[in-house]
Amino acid sequence: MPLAASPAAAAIMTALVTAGPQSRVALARRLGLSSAAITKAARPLIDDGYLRELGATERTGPGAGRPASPLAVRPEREYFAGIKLTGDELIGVVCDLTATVRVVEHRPLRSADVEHVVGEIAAMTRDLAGWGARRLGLAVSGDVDRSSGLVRYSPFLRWHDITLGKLVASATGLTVTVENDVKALTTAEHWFGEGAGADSFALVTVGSGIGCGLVVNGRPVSGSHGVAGEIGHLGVDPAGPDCHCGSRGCVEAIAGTEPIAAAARAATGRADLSIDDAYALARAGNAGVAAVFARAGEAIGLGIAAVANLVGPARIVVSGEGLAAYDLFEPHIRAGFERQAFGAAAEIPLSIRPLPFEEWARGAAAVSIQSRLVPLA
Amino acid sequence: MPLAASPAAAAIMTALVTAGPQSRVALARRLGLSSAAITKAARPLIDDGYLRELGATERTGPGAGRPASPLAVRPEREYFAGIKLTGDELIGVVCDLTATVRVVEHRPLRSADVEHVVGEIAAMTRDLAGWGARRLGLAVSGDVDRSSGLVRYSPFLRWHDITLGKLVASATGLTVTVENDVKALTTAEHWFGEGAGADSFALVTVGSGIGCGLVVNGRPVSGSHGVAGEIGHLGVDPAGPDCHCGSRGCVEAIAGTEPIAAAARAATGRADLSIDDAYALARAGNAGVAAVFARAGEAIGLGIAAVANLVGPARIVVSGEGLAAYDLFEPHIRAGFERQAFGAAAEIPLSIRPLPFEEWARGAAAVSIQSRLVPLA
DNA sequence: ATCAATACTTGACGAAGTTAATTAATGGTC
DNA sequence: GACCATTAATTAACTTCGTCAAGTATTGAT
Repeated sequence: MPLAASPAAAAIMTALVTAGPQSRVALARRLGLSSAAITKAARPLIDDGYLRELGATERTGPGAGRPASPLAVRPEREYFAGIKLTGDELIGVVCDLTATVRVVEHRPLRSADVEHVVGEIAAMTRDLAGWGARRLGLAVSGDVDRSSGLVRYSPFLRWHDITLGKLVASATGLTVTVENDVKALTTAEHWFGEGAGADSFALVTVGSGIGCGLVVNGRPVSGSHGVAGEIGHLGVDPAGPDCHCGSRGCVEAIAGTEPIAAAARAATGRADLSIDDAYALARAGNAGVAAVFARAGEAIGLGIAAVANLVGPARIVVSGEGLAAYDLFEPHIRAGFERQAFGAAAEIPLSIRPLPFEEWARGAAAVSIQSRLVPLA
Repeated sequence: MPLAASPAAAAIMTALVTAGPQSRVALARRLGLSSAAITKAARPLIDDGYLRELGATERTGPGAGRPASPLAVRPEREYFAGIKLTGDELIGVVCDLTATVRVVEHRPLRSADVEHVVGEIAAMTRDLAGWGARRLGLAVSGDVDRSSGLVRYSPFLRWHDITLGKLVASATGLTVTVENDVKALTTAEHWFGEGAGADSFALVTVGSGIGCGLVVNGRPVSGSHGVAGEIGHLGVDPAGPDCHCGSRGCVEAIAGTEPIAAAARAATGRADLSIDDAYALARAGNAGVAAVFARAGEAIGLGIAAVANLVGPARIVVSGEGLAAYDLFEPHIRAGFERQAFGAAAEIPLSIRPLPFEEWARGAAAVSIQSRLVPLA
C-alpha cells in the first residue's frame, strides 16, 4: 500500500485531490513542510502512477525563475464504488480518485431483508467490477458507526444492529466503509464540492426530514451522544404544529415533506392532495398553498441561521429531494436566514440547489476515497 | 524553555494538568505513545521541577505486578496572572500551573481610556509580582483576535482596533495573551473544570447578553467569519419581542437582563422596577413577574437545546451573572431544554450554577497556561 | 554571456518516535 | 522461602521522517 507510505504522502494526495494540481513549492507551503520533503514523498507516488507531473508551466511573475512543474493526481489510477441504500432501491456509482462519477446504476430492492440487500449489493458490485474498484462505500440513513461498519438503527430499512460492513465485505471481498448518508454527502461536498478548501462547512438536506452535516475545524462533527446536526428539531415557533419528536414548532414539523402536504390539504380542504399536487397548485398561483411553502422555507432559513450563529461555517449548501420545489422555497429560505443570521453570519455564502440523486452514492464513494487517503481520520 | 522541548513533553504536561496524576503507562495509552517515549520525555520535566513522582502506589488488581509511581504536575513550579476587564473594574488573579487561584485582586477603573486601562493593568501586575508570574492572560468581552492580541471591538470599553496585547506587553514586560472573555471561561472549564476530559463541551453564559463558548473535537470553535456561539440570537418565537439585532423573538430579547426587567415592568405597571426588584417580587410570589422568569428560562433552555441538537457536546455548563436568579431560572431552563432536545441529546448533562466572578479572571489565566503548554493551538 | 530569481533535488544530519530486551517491584503458590 | 506470573519502568539499537545547506535546473532581464 504505497499510498500511506508516509504521513507526507497522505497529505500530498489529500491536498492534490481536494485543491487541484500544485507545484511542490506550493504544496510545501500549504502543508507546512519543506520542499525537500515533498520531493521525497512524491517520488514513490509518481512511480506508482498515483501522480504525474504537468509540464504545463504557467507564467510566473516578470523576473521569473525556473518554471514549476505542478503535480497532479492521475484520477484513473484507482477506482472506488459507492452505493446509497434507500428503502426500495440501491443507487451505485463508480468514481475515480477525484470523485468524478464514471458509471451510475440503479437496482430496485424487493425487500429490506438483510440477506436480500447484501445479495443485491454484491450483485451490483459484480456489475461494476470491470472498473477494478477494491473499495466500496455504503451510505445509509440512520445511526451508523463508521469505525465498525455497524448500522445501529435505520428507519427506512427497519434495521437494528446490523453489522453491514462485515457482511458486505465477506460477500464481496472488498474493503467496505459504512457511513450515515448525510455525513457521506457532507464529506463529498467538503472534499470535492463547494466546501472544498473550507475549514468549516455545513450541508443542509431538505426532504421528508431536515438534516444537517457539519464540518468544524476541518473535522466532521459527530456529537458525543451520537446526536449532531439535528437542525430538523430546532424549535422555531412555540405556536407551531406538533412534531413527532414530542415537541412542537420544530423545523421539520413545519418544513418536512409530510407536514407541508398536510398544511396544503388543510389550506385547500382537499383531503387527497399529494405533495406533487401542492407543488403544482403553488406554482399555479394558489395563494394559500404558496403561503405554506413560504412558511416552510422561512422555517428552514431560521434553522440555517441557527447553524450560522452557532458554528459559523465558511459555506452552507442546501439540497435534498425537497428542493425539487426549489423555486418555491429559495427566496423564503434566504429571507428567514437573513433575518435571523447575526452580524457577520449573514455574509456566509448560501448555495441552494437540488443535487442529482446519484450525488448520495457519490458521497458513499467519497467516504471510501477518504478512508484510502487518510488511514485514520 | 524546557517545557516545549518535545511534542511528547507538551502532551504529557497537558494530560497531567487536565486529567490529574497518572502512571507513565496510563499516559502512554492516553496519548497513543510507547511507554519508552514517556520515560524519555518526562525525565527533563522532572529535572526541571515541572513534574514529580508520587510514590503513592495504589493497589492494582489481584495478581499485581510492580506498582506504578504516577507522575504529577508540581503546580507551584510556575505562576500565571489573569485579568478580566469590565467597563468599570479589573479583576485579577494569580494561578498556579493547575489553574488553582492563589490571589484575587479588584481594582476600579475610572475610565475606559486605553492608556489609563493599560496603566492600571500594569499597576495590578506589580501588585501581583511577588508570585513571579512571567505570563499574563487578559479577558475582554467583544471581538478579539487572540493570535495578534488585537481587540477589534469591545462594546463595554468602546474600543476599536486596540493592540492591547502589545501595549500591555511593553508596559509590563510579560508575555501577554488576549482572548474573548467567554472563550477564556470556556477554556478554563474545558481544561480545569467540569468539561475536563470532554472531547466536546459548551459553556452558556446568562447575563445582559446570552453567550456560548463551544469546544468541538477538542478544539475551540471560532467561526469562519468571526461569529460563533451566538446562542442569544437564535429565533425561538416569531411572536416574541423585537431584538436589537433587527430580528424578533431572539433568546436574548426574551432572557437578557434588560428585556426581563422591561417585561417585569410591563407586568407590574411599575416603571421604576429594577432587575433586583424583579428578583425580589418573583421570589415573594408575584405570579406575573414569576411568569417573566419562567418564559426567560424556557427560552434559554430552547437555545441550549439547539446547541445540543446541532453539535451534541458531552457536557453543558450554564452560568453567568444572570444566574444570581438561579432559583428562578433553573427549572424552566431544564424544562425548555428537555422539551426540545432531540433523542439522546436530552441525556447531555446540564450543570446550571452561578460561578464566582473571579472565575472570569481565572479563565484569562487558563488561556495563558494553555499558551504555555501548547505553543500552537 | 552573465546574473538574479525561482523550482527542484540531493545527501548528511537530527529529532522523536519505535521495538525488544532488561531491570524493578509486587502478590500468589507450592 | 524460592519461584513465578504480572505489571511498570528503563535502556539501547534502530526506523522514520523530517530539516538544512548546498547544488542543479530553467527561465527572463541586462
